[in-house]
Amino acid sequence: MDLTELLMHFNLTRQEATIYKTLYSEGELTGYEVAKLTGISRSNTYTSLAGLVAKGAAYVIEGAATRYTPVPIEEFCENKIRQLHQIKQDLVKNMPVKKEDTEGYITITGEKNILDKIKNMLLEAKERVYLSVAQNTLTLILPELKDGLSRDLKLVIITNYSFELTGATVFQAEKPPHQIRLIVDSTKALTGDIPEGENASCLFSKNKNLVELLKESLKNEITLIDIMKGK
Amino acid sequence: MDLTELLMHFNLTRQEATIYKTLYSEGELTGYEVAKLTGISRSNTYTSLAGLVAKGAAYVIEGAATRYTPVPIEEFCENKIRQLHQIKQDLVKNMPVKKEDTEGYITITGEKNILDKIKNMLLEAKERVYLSVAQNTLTLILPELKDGLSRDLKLVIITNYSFELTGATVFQAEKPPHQIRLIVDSTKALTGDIPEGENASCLFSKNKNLVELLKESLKNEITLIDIMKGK
DNA sequence: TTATGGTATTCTTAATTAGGAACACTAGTC
DNA sequence: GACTAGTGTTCCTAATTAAGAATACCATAA
Repeated sequence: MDLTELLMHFNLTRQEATIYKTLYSEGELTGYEVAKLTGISRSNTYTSLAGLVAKGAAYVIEGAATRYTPVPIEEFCENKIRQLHQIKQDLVKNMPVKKEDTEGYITITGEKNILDKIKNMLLEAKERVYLSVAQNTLTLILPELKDGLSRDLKLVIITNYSFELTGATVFQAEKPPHQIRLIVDSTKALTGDIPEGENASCLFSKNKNLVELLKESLKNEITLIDIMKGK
Repeated sequence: MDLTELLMHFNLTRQEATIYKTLYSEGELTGYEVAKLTGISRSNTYTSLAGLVAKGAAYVIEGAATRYTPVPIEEFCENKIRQLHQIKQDLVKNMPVKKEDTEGYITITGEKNILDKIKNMLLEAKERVYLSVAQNTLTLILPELKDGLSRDLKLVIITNYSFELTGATVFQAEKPPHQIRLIVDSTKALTGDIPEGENASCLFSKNKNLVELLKESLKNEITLIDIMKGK
């Protein structure tokens, strides 16, 4: 993803993002100079510069000719993130009470959504985590796993490569490349496949039967690993 | 600002936000039920539900009829904020080197943009902060001031009401209600007016002359306060 | 037949972008 | 001083894209 697309995630239009980049690398500029450098029509350039100022991405330097200077990228991003934190608090406080979950079976699609769910399950874990997953996926959730260990979670991992994580119990076994199975606090289960891209699909549930099924499956897998090691 | 507007800050369209709220208070629903409850056309309801799923705000429960359930608001917001943090890191790493600032005089307009700048100046302060400001504005930046004190910043404040902040030196004097003057590390200065709304306008600069001018002004003000107290 | 469930299509409105014209000011040239 | 070109800004029109409204069609179950 290129810089323009990344900037657009911070609520800038494509032209605003383009102009922001130009201000960044060229320094203070008049609207006329910006239009020449970017090829954007002068009319739209002035509109977008006003938008950048209103959105906190640029400042005005008043003079014979008005010049614009970019807000440092760290500041601009942090300002937006700080605002979202504040909005999040307002939302959490004011949203209606969530209707209680049933013990249904929830389909989660898309690698990003699945990883988000896994990370949240790990961050909310209180006592125990059983995880069977391929190494490539394991690296993506390492920070959350470490966070869990620092909270004295019991953490059991089965993965396909030799892997060390102080405080965790790690077993090595052949894994299909994209498969994942996760149990948290014996109450939540997630199982499925995370190939790269939008084909990823997992099942998540708090259903007792599914949780028990997955626990048995993981325990048996661990037992088989021990037997094959001649213990 | 109502919940729908707040949710829209997390990249949901107005209809997606409305549907998310309905899922939240009513629980798992089919697209047909959502359309009836919200009054949104069925066609757009299905489009928006797909959008919610793609954006990580809802999950699918597969069955004879497809049902949708909302992602908890904490999770949804945190996922989005986490993503923006990641994007911020990519941006900071890949943006071109910022063209060096000149010592110009930068106009910052809008209460929100000014408070953002003040907060960032406080967060980046290394040694000393001199601040002359009315009480109402002071409360808005209190967390950043406390953060500064926890980093052993020297903090001197002039404000219009009796105000206590352990570790800071506080002077009391009459202040125009919206005026602010701030000096950070003897290198950055900000001065101006923050009435509520878009009329707010401040001047920020790293220009040595302006910094010195403001320092002298604040020192004189402190001296006058001491004299009036009969010290 | 009616209600529920889902998809495709068309139309309208709002937002974004493209482009031209008009006006003002400055500097250089004759 | 008059003229021209470049710089700087605003107003206006038009095209394209995104969001939302409405309708039609199909399938299933009661």
